[in-house]
Amino acid sequence: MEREADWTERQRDVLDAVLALLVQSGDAVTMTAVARRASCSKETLYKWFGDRDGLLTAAVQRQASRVHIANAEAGGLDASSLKMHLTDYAASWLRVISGPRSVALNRVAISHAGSERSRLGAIVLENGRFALGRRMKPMLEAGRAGGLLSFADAEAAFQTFFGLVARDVQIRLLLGDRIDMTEDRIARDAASAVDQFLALFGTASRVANHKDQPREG
Amino acid sequence: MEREADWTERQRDVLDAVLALLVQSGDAVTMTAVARRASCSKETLYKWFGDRDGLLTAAVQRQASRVHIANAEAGGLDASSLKMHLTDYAASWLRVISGPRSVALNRVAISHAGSERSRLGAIVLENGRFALGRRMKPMLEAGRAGGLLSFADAEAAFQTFFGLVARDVQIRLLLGDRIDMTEDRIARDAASAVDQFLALFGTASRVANHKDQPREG
DNA sequence: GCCGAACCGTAACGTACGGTACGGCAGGAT
DNA sequence: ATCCTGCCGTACCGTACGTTACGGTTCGGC
Repeated sequence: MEREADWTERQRDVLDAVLALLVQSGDAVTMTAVARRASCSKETLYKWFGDRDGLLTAAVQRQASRVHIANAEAGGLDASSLKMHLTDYAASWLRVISGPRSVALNRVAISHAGSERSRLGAIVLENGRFALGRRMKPMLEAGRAGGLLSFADAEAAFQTFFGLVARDVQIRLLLGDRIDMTEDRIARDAASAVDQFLALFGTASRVANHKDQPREG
Repeated sequence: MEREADWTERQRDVLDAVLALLVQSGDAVTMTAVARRASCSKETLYKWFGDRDGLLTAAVQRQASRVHIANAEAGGLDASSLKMHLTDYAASWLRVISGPRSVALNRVAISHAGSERSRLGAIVLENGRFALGRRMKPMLEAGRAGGLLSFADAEAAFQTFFGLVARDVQIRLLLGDRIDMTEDRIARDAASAVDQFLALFGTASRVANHKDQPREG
């Protein structure tokens, strides 16, 4: 197993072929199919990636390196820009988890999560849910420092945000339920999740169409 | 494939062996291993369940028939009993999704969700997430009729409840993250999820201290 | 022009597993 | 006692796939 994601152009093409097959055929991606699709020999696959697990791991890392979650500088700290940034995070995350590549990747990582040998689950988790948490926490804490948010534990607040955004969408998609996550629906879901999050953790008393919001120091 | 879950005692034992192997070995449950574990012949397996997919499907249905989510009559409609029932639902659901059988079942269903042939995903979804929704909606609507809750769409309200309860727990468990969902943590998570749900959809303005929840494991 | 390295295409090997066939045994019915 | 049914245990078959091996081709360096 080579180091990180410093693959050559050609190797990256091969990994993209793996991802394409993963989306198309699920876990039935065989070494022969990859070799044919990528127009390379199986010998090269083994030389480059060691074995099938190494190939899948590299493909997962390649996709993870491409998933770019909205990154907002904690610059503007007024209420409206905070809300905007939160909405960006929410929409970005919904776009990621509803994309066919993400669904396929999570499926293969989950199906390999049982055996101790495979690190696919940890990689997906690290570059997905935990990366999002790392990026959001500073913003949440800046919001708290600026008096816009109120919470005791940033991790817990983030988990609530996560739940409000993801709801049942990801598990339904993973289990094969057909959900059409249009860009329109993503925008609406993100907006309402942020409204609910601010209703729970915001300190300002404005709040949108949700009648009642808890206030308490 | 026989009809529903009218298996004999012996057949149910076989399905339990499948579930045990599923928990223990992930998707690596082979027909030979099932036969050995259940002390039956492969020929019998094929006669009873048709093929491997039929066996897995039957095992999933067997487990589904055992999972029973807290069922509350919409009798008492005062605020405290509504809250209690919601907490029961939340805790029950957390218990289900964090159980090793549920994790193993969801894993195999998800890993088979790619191919059009398998109905495992639909079965798990139908007996899990959708069953919970069906049981909760009448209670939510009774709460609204009684003036305790306020929402426009019961389905959307349920999805929010679902998100507040599940948060990132299920996806992390599915991806192999070690989380120790003790009965204590289940109770605390359920209580805080219900607090947040009532803060968003409740009509009474009291609301407890929802400020913090437990952190991750 | 020659050499070696890298790589392609394909054939071959070993194995694991789904599915089938068969012999044997227990027990109930006749 | 005999037969039939249902099942166990096991050997067996075909295939798919991971992995390896090998001949042929391209290409950069000398």
